[in-house]
Amino acid sequence: MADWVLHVDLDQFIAAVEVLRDPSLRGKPVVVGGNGDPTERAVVATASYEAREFGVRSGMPLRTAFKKLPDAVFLPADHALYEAASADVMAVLRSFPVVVEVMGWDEAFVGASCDDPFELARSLQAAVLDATGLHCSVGIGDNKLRAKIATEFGKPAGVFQLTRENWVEVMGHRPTSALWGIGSRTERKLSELGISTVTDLASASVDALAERFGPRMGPYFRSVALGAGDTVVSATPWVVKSRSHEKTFQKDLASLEDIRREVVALAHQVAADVVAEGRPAVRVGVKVRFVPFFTKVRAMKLPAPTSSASELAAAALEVLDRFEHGRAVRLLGVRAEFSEDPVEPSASSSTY
DNA sequence: TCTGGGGTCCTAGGACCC
DNA sequence: TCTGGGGTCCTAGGACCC
Repeated sequence: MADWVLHVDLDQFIAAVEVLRDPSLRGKPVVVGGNGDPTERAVVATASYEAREFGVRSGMPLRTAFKKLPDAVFLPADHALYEAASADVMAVLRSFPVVVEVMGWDEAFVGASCDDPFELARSLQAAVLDATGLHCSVGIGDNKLRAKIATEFGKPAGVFQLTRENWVEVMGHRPTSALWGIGSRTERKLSELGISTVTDLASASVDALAERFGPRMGPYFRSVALGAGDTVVSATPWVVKSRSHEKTFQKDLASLEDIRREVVALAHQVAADVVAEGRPAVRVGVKVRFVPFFTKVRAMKLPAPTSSASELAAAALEVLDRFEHGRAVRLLGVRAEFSEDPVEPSASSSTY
């Protein structure tokens, strides 16, 4: 028996759930996002594989997707439906003798001791498909990082194993952005240091990386290139650290009166979440995206923790006053942060 | 037909205190 | 009059992920 980390990732989750609800959508290009109106200011949450063939990608403005694919089916995002489907999938995973760590609507780490992780992966896929009608891909790794990256090579509906044995062979020649935690910004900064591939990064000087990226991130990037990662899968529910709401306006807000009114409305939404959470907020932040498209964030520690909607709204308005106003506003956001819970030291380990 | 929404973590600098 | 460091709190900004 050996310990394995599996990463289970539902294939085109949101689009697949929409097809389950309306089987007539099967085989059609489906684009989910915003209110389902492709003329609105919103972006694609998920595109079905059929839509992706036409270049539609998540994060793309709906208007752009519509331009590429006017015949696609455009649907509004239905969070409650996706949450219910997600809960069904997680329940199936938990029915196995494994530890399940939920990472989002459509993915989870599974910790297991077994002789044949492929057999387990196939069993998980079959059980999820049987119970929910949803396909998933599974990555098998000797830690979370490798399992997570492996999943991408298993898509769609497949299984791929990535361990220290094949890490260099599979990953060494790839760009640094193929790594989990390294995005396009960091990839560009690394390339300025002459670091292009995973192998380049794995053999880079820790001191040079620390100087460029800071004492934690620099060494962290190098460890990721070596394939190092957490091996502990934990079923402990995540304790949320903040709650926020933001809204992009279909028409820019020009008057401070309108802006203040919307901030109060958002603060009330956030307050409802804070009350539901059962812990008071200790800090309030406001986000403003001005025209044409630049974003500023301001925040302040509250004089005392509170869950009161009127106090949170008053604080949000106070923070709002600290911005330089004058430009029209296309987005507003309000965030409440909870106090740091005392965290008990947890055993964790790392495998290269 | 430009560019969502909800999160987390890290970094750096200034204020403040001893 | 001029000279310290270290530690913590707070805030703004950047980056990443789903």
